[in-house]
Amino acid sequence: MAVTIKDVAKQAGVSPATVSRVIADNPRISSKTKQKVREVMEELGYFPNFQARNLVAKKSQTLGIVMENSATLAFQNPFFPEVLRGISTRAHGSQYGLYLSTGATQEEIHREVVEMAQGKRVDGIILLYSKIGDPVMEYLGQCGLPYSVVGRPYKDPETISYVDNDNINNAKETVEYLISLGHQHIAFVGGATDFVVSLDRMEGYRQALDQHGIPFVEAYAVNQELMQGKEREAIRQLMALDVPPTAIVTHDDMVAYEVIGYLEDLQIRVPEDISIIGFNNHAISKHLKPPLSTVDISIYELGLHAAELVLEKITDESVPPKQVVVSSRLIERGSCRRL
Amino acid sequence: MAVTIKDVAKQAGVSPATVSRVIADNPRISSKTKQKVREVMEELGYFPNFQARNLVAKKSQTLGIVMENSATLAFQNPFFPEVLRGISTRAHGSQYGLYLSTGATQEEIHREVVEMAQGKRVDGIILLYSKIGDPVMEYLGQCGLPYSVVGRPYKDPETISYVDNDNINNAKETVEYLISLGHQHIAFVGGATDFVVSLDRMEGYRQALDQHGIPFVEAYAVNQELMQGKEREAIRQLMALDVPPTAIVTHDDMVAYEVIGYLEDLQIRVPEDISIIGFNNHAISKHLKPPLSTVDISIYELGLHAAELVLEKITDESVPPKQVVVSSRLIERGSCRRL
DNA sequence: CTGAAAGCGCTTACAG
DNA sequence: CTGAAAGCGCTTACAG
Repeated sequence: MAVTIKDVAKQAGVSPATVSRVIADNPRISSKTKQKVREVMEELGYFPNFQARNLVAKKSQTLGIVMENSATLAFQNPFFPEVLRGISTRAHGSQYGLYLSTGATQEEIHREVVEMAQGKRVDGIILLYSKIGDPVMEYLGQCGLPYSVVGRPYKDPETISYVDNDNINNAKETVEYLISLGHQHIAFVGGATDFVVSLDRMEGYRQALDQHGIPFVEAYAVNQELMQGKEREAIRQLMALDVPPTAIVTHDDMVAYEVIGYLEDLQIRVPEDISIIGFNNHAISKHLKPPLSTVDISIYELGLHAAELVLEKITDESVPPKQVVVSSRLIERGSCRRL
Repeated sequence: MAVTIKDVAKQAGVSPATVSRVIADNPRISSKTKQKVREVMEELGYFPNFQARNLVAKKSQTLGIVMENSATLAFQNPFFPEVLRGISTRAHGSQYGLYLSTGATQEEIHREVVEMAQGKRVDGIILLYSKIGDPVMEYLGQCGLPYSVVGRPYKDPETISYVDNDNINNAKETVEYLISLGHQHIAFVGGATDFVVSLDRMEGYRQALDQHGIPFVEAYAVNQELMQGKEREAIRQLMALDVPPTAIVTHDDMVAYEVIGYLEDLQIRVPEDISIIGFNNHAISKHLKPPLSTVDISIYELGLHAAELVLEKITDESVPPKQVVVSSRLIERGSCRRL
């Protein structure tokens, strides 16, 4: 049996209430008593029971982290550990623990979130993705638990605390960079279209083309749904067009690596024959051959702010929702060339 | 205020005890009562409070995950998300939640682990690394909380439940593979020497050399301490030796990428001029140019078994410690050539 | 088959 | 400055 507050009280010759106050460092307890009690706590190896403490305090000192768990998606990508590192740092600074969702399907995740919230397992939730028509986001909006989102919510973003990059502008600048290198035939390989970030980057791609009078070519805009898992074939088709692109923007470095591999197999060289640019600046990208040009989106900062936002809400329910935009920057390396 | 068991009891015209029994699906409650109570629970939107339930049950249905948090190390590496995916899957299957350590230093982590354990925040702990002289491992050994380790413990491994690859043999086979390709001058770039996995792989390297009558060359064996963060310089020196190696085994694919980059800068080509082989088979390795030969260590399985092992201990304290060896296999790709 | 009571380990008004 | 008491939301022998 673990030692409880009662054991300490008895041993120190005080009441349990007093021990509790010593733990809380209540100023109304004499320093003499405090010292005595602390000695006994040390002696007996006392540690407060979180379950009990949290039950009466009606809080858990824990943040729930909810991620898309479709295995490949969330876990293969270095985004997850890096954003977690940011969250972890901020949470740890405020003595908050981290509780992870483990569900594999949307239904499971949804149920877990409801349990976390209703079961008072967590004081707030960080949603690590933003997709269209997401029941989890829907639920969070209603249930009243503090939460924040990494990524702009599709619905009513102004009512929600979230952190994001300016994805539209990022994509736009990326395309403009390629245009400035003399490219006119620029393809875009995007992600799943129910993710807001995918929409935004596609939007930026179109805006850049528009503003530079370059016609939008349907066949140049590829996304995950269109590829249906046949990425290799998609790239082959793209390059077999009458006017194949001279540059490709991909929505993630991982995808860029893949695409480069497929191009290689087609005897198309990067950057000699085609320019490639990625997103997210993974740790390995600079070591690639050629080093991959990419957009650094400050993933760590995204995590930091996401945690900051929930924590703010937890501390004061009444603070208005806040939106944080984290800066990004284009990193020129060796995968793009001037035409 | 959230709805409690009392609200349900009142509304259903039964006692709180009965409601509790309905939640537990106690067979001694009539199905009529059960149905009535369940209807009311539904109607009022009742959810059990975990804090309360766990307080009396003296369990938390939660597994603590402890990782090295030295930022770069744990988080940059795809190992972490993948092992977490394995753990997550198994834990979720048994309705266990995951609680993450967030400490940045060894002291912080140690304190967190003590709090998790003593504060009854978790029912068991999974230690994601094994290093020499680790106070965390020391503590876990004493405190009596069920735990498992990913990686062979340095001290008293037979008394501890852990999962690991046969790292000695893996490294040995890797070197033998290179020998079979005609290499005699084989270097080894290892990790931090306080990690058991590093020791094991180095040991396997030496064994292979020994058994094939190849002398061990001090300068060929590089590790993280020797490099002191000057990886580039270390590689330069390695290749500037009177007899430079014709092949390098690196202890991780990430390191392999880096090394390849440095070699590239020295105008040394892979695999034409030198063969490289990695460890851990990251998702990107197959897309590299050249595709990286590596050892797949089944990271997901490591996670799965680690979770299985703690869960077993939690269910039955008396089961003897168990050791699981997860298989690995050498994946030949394009980064090694026959001499 | 169901309820009253005690208790899990803590906190916090309320008194003094 | 400190204690007795009530209570957080649940579970579980003990009765009946």
